[in-house]
Amino acid sequence: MNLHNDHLTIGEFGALAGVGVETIRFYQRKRLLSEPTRQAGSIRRYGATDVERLRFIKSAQSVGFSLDEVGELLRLEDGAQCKQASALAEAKLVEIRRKLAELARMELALSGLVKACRVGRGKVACPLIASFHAPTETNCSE
Amino acid sequence: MNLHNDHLTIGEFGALAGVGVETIRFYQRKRLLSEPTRQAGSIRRYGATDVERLRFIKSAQSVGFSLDEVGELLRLEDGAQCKQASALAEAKLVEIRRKLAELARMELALSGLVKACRVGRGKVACPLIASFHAPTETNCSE
DNA sequence: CGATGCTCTGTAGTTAGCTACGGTTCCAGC
DNA sequence: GCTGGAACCGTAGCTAACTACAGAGCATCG
Ligand SMILES: [Zn+2]
Ligand SMILES: [Zn+2]
Ligand SMILES: [Zn+2]
Ligand SMILES: [Zn+2]
Repeated sequence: MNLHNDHLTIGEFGALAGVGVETIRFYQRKRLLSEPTRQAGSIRRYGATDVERLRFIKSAQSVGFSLDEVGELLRLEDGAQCKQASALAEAKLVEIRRKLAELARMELALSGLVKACRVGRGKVACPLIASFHAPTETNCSE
Repeated sequence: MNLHNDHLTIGEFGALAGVGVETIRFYQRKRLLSEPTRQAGSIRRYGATDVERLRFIKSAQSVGFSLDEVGELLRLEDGAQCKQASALAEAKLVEIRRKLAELARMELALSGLVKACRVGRGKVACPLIASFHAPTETNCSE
């Protein structure tokens, strides 16, 4: 089998980029990857540009972009639209920071409760459970 | 209408806890809330203990527990099982911290890319797009 | 008593990102 | 040329937490 540049089967293609066959087909349905035309009752073959495109997708996805957003970024693929691209990225940053703050809030509340449990071990009630019984406190920051 | 202690309709109940009617019915199907027996071809009525239980659910949910996990916590409602409860909470903390680290990684990578865009404005290509073209760097920490 | 609006019930749809399956066609090795 | 494993194709299922809807019954106001 020739793995070295072109005419990869879908399986080889996926293996090369670390995704399953079904994922590739799913991305094709979402129009993130194109389906190469197949020659006269044959099988589709993939090449280096497909691999690069899939790597682009996975790379953008790894910094938090959704597949729909990756689609938008792919339309800016030529690199000439820095403004649009960084606008997308800045919006994503805002979203990520919001999620970070939310998780930090949870971490703070929950670690406090766990600590209370350790300290209060032996007392009648579990402070953790008790805090959920009590009128809202940990989850109300306004 | 009597909002002051008992015989609330499902709508009043939901409003009091800040959730919609459909959410209550959904929680009932998930067995997180019980359905009060209804008197002879009438409507269900809800009271203070239902409100408190729903608040428990929302409170636990707000620190990151899934509804299934909230179900487990509800089974420890009497507060006598501090050990089980805090084990659940510690596992959740680990999960939250993993998500925090992942988001922090994204934030770092993405803010770097946005900064590169600002600096490189005017150059030929968008560094953000270019980084997704390039062989994996931002998303590979091993 | 009638109109309006809430409740009840079951079922189905939503979002995101896959994942699986069943039946067919294709291809590579022996 | 045959056989076992891919690829192809359409469709359906998965998770989580709702959300929506249709068609019925019930409640409240006037
Ligand atoms: Zn840029
Ligand atoms: Zn309680
Ligand atoms: Zn405890
Ligand atoms: Zn590219």
